[in-house]
Amino acid sequence: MTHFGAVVREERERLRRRDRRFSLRQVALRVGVEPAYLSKIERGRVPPPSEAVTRRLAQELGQNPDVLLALAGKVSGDLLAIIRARPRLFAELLRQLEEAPDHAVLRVVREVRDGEW
Amino acid sequence: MTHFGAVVREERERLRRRDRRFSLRQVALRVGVEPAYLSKIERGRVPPPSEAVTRRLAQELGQNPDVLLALAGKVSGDLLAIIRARPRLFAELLRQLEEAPDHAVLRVVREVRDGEW
DNA sequence: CCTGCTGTGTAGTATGTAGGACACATGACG
DNA sequence: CGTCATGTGTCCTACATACTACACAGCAGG
Repeated sequence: MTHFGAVVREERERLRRRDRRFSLRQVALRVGVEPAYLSKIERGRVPPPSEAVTRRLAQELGQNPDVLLALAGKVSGDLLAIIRARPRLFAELLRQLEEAPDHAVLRVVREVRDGEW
Repeated sequence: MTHFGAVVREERERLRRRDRRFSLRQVALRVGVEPAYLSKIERGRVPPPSEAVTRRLAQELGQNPDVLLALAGKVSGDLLAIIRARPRLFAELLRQLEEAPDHAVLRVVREVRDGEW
């Protein structure tokens, strides 16, 4: 299990090879945290940051926010709100889909998107 | 918006009319918290309790845990784990279903349950 | 009446969350 | 070769979370 910080570091250093502006300090500045803090995050010396910081980090590094949040052990706040609005419904749905293969879930997504209701 | 504590109190007092063992103190004892704490919870003087306590409360009061957790502003940990396992997939699904009517979602649940994959 | 249960007020605690401030050694490079 | 940017170590803080402990007034029944 490769952890949150490792992914951030890896991705940041990958970008840095192409662009000097992806030093730890400069990314930290743009993301709005102290360099020392980002350093600790990347080396896993502190738990992953808040959802807000994680989102800005994902944006900065061109990563999918939901994926990065998942690595941070979190779930996007807007998804939580969707579930809380109809807890029984979505609880059953998710538990039902837990072991379904990706393609089956994707088919459901497409069906719904194509307005079959 | 009727809050968490109000629902708990209402439900507990409803049960108590039939059964003396549903006094605040006795429920608190069975749930494993201090009576003073449950009292404050029911009157909304403190934020809703942890997921664990909420679950035991739901069990004790014959309520749906997911619903009570939603009232507590939380989402069941097992659902979070399901999402974190495949964040992109379930993020898209949930956002897609946000505005779908209940019956449409239920149809999806049934389809999957009946093993159409 | 007095024993015992009822709910509640006040105070305090432990742990987690989410970082900031500052100093420092190292290496790049102009 | 001196300056500047780089990453990192240490210390500290503010706030939220999730409760416990203890005391106390009210009333209910035997």
